Amino acid sequence: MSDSADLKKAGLKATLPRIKILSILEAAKVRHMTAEDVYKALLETGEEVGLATVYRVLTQFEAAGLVIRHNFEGGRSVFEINQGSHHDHVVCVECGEVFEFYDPAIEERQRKVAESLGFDVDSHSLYMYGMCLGMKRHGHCSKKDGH
Amino acid sequence: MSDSADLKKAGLKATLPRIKILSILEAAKVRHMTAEDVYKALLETGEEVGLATVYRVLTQFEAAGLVIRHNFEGGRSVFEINQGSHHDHVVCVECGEVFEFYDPAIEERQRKVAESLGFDVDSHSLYMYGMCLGMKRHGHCSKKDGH
DNA sequence: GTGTAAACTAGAATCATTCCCATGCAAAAG
DNA sequence: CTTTTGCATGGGAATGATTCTAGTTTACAC
Repeated sequence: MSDSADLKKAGLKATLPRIKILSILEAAKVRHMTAEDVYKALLETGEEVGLATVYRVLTQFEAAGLVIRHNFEGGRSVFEINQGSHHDHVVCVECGEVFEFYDPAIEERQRKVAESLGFDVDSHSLYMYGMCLGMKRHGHCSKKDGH
Repeated sequence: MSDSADLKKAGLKATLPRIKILSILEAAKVRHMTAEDVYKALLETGEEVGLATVYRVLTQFEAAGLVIRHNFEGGRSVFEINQGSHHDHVVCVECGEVFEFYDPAIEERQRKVAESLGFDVDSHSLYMYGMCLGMKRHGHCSKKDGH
């Protein structure tokens, strides 16, 4: 399978936990998952994987560029598969839904600001928090239930 | 003093811990402080304030709009006095220095994106992480020592 | 001044995450 | 295809940040 090859390409041994975690992230209906979410998904598939391993592997995946870690409000990290295309995030604080967007003008202005400061940017993140349309209109989200 | 008045205006009793914490945040040479930083600064002034109180008060200040909480990389919250003027942040991962900037074009594009999604934005944050000029040039930051 | 609700302190508890180390397993070598 | 070798894993303990709890103190209205 290709997950195994992807891991090797990233310089990581193709172990069972890593393959499983990668496939869960790829197949996830909800793209943005906490370590706990991934752990629960593993348990549901009947895998015997420790929570410590999930954290360790997600951190390795982040270092290898396979996943992106986000520090949203709330103090826990969420992860999403890195599909190569950078995008920013809009988070509904009511239902937890995460919307993605990309705005070339914003990216360009950010680049200019960093340049003017003589700053080498490794990564950047733009998050907007608020209430989504579904919550405003119907008191529940159009895509999923409130947490 | 005006700190006491500011607190009452925000609907908070003017207690000693609150007054002290507010004045520390206002007088801070380094604008962005963790709860631990604030706690240590209190101890240095000889105040007997519990760490739990610092966390509670900072959260109340955030709810009252007196301070802004940031969730930078690293998992701990940092706080800064809310001086009314929104700005975004550039964080040097080498020396910890935080630079602030404001770009009206970015703000406008964000507003448009939210509008197109029908999203009511409560707050938004834009962080860039990387290496500052001082670290690149001299191996140390121009403004302060590495952490 | 006095009463009362709100706020405080210290320490225990909780939550997310990481560490530790004996055992397991993937990839390289034979 | 077996052995070797070392990185990876699992589970529980440890850590660090933050929050809760209980009993005590304090700000402020009357």
